[in-house]
Amino acid sequence: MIKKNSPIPIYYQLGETIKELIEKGELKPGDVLPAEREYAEMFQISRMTVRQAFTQLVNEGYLHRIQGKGTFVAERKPKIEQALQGLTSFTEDMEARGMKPGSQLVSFEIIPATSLIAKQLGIQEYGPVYEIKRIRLADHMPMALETNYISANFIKGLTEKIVNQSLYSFIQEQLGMKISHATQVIESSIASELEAKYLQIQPGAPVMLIQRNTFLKDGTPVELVKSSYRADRYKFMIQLNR
Amino acid sequence: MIKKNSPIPIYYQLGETIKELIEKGELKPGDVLPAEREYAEMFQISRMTVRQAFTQLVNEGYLHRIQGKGTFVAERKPKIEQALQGLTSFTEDMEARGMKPGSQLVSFEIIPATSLIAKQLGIQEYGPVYEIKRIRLADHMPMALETNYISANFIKGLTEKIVNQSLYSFIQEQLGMKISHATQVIESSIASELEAKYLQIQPGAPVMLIQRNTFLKDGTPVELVKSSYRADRYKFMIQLNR
DNA sequence: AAGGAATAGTTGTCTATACCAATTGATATG
DNA sequence: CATATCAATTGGTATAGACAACTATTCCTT
Repeated sequence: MIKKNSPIPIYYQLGETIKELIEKGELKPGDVLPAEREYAEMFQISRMTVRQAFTQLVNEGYLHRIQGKGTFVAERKPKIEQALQGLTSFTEDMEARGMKPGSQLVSFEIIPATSLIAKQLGIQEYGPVYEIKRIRLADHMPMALETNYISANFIKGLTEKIVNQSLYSFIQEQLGMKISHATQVIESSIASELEAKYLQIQPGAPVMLIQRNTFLKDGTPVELVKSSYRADRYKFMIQLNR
Repeated sequence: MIKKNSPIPIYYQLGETIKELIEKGELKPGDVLPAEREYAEMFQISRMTVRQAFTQLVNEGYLHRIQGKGTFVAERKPKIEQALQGLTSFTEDMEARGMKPGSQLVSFEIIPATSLIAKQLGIQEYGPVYEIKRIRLADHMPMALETNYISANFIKGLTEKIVNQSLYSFIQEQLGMKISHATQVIESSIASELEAKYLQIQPGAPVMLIQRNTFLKDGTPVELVKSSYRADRYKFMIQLNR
């Protein structure tokens, strides 16, 4: 399990091992871990090395320590990861609110990028871009009208079928890209005729416009999402820790 | 400078000392710090203890290390601190947008807490609460209508004069309390008669409602702020890193 | 002049040990 | 029965030293 003659540091190996146990569910939130001294003896390594592994996981939000009692699996997932989840996936957002998410495809096209979209996606003007329009449902009622823009050269093999599943997990898992950060712009507006029709509200009723740009670690834009949420059904919530 | 027989841990003393140097500007972004072994010899402490101090500051975003080269003062302030700044102070928010912030007091009262307010401030119902209503200006034009609620037992000595300065810095600097986290709820709505009057817009025009709850480290609520922003002038922007 | 080897200085990892501080539960005591 | 004390167990702090990995410089060889 732990290789002492590996170029990978022991504390790192141990840390990853514990992370896996947590993610597999073998260690559940609130569980107490074996004591530092136990790990040290178990793997025949120094207690300080165990502490180095623990400390890193504490900093990442996986564990918390209580002097005299023990080290425990944290109740919540790491805060940064949590924040991004809420931002990236409509599905998970709705599930967190106790509602059943759904989706209804309005249109699925490849269009030439307008200058504004091209700029935001970091591609050439008139370059091919997927434009995916969907009505987002919560408990079978319209919650938002969402339009995704993704460079067709960047993400290949997108089909209507995939769109019915999670676009976000397709990007992340199938293409092996890891989204590192996102910007959101939120503004308040009133529903246009078109929005009103799709959202089943009156024209002029308040809506919340959310524009999200997501990026890879190196700053490459991944996608652009413009959404109109029904103000009577949706509140945007955010918690900033520390 | 470093007291070895203090109940305060040496690594913590050293960390705070270095933080002060950075905040005073004696150590500037990009500067290289004395080597770990130098610190160890300078204060007659173990190199591992120095490392513990450094590691903490690295995690907090004050320093970054490069193996073989040295330890450097980070270029930017810690991101978490940065994020909270933008959230907590209307003044700083407007300045960041290149606008001149202003304030116009509407009312300043001590009222008995409603059950909702009492619950959010963690006090007894009907307990005394400052209710501070202000029109927030940007470039001399109304931007938002803001109402603060603060427990009068918790924060004493609040006067109308103080309100004209920064309420946030009063709490933090004068009272020595450090705000650790905040939750925000953002929703979209349309202006009531009253809001329209204060914001100089038409009733029925879109507004953005922002409710912010701020807390100390131990979870004690500090204040509750309800704001109505003019949708034609204000967009809420947020960046999530990692 | 170019390239490589040696070297010194840096942070990174790891060990083994010691004692302190907080919590818990068992035990003795009133 | 309540309470004080003690012992065991836990994480927290600190030491001293060793070697690895990486960087930059210097100096030597070609």
